[in-house]
Amino acid sequence: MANISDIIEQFILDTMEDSGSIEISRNSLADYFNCAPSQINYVLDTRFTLDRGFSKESKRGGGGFIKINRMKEDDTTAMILESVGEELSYNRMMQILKRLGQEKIISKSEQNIIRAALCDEALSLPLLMRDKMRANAFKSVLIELMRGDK
Amino acid sequence: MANISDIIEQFILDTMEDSGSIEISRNSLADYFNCAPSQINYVLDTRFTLDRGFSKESKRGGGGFIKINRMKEDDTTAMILESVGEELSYNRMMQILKRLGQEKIISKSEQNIIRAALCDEALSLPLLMRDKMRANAFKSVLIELMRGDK
DNA sequence: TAAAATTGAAAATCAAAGAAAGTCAAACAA
DNA sequence: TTGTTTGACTTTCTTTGATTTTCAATTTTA
Repeated sequence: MANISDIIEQFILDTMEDSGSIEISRNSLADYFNCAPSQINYVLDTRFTLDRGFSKESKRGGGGFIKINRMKEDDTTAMILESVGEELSYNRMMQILKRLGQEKIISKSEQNIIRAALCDEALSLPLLMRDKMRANAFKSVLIELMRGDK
Repeated sequence: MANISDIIEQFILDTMEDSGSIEISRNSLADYFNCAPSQINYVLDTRFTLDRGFSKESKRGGGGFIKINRMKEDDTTAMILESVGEELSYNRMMQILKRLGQEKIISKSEQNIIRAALCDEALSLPLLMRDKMRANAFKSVLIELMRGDK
């Protein structure tokens, strides 16, 4: 447990604890821990994944950054995320959306937008890939909906 | 947000907020922000684009100027739908989302949801396919928006 | 005096340099 | 073997500066 990756992971978790999101500079962080910048990517790729309830944004170039968002850590959200799994059919997605609507987590128009973005026609792919893609994208949406900072 | 380009962008947006347009002297502005004049062009070219709903005029020589206009939003959504081609990069999508937000066609949280659904992380595909897929899905969202606020 | 050339004041362009994050594969460790 | 660390290389975004183009005002010239 004494490897750098775990330490960096913990550091990030600690830092974002209350705010639910964090914006870092990859290079500074690498500097701080005296490691290769790509080490940060490794940590992000292996620990801060959609499956674990994290989403990321980043920008390169001058003024660049990496931003990590975390889902709220309550059981319901975790369960919903977990229930999505590796593949997600259109119908299952609609069920989940309905439930999110009932629980007032999303509005009607937000439901419609998500449906429009991730319906079968929108994701023009062979079926098996499509459900995988939808699972992934939907997780990203879930994390956005249940961001720790709201 | 520590880079000059973003700061200049915000300055211009603030200044033109009420009137919907602004006339500046490129050199004075560059002076004010202590940057190269061409930096102003960079900001204009990357931020005050057609996608974001701005048009520009300018004149060189003595008494020269640059004028930026926020375009009148008249069936914006339909126009954007036309302009999205076969491929749509993440960045261009963000430009469009920003504009849809500015014109109050979608809320901030709707912007975030769409971004989450169609960001690079969500659409885990090879780059070319990804932009194709995004174009498709985004158009589906635009159509939904047109239906929604008719 | 009217057209033509000159000058100086802008803005536009373009390419190079700089800044930051991403990728990938090889080496290393458990 | 699996997971971690490192570094070389790539891509993206920003900043800077040299050069070019355009315009208005002024000065020459016919």
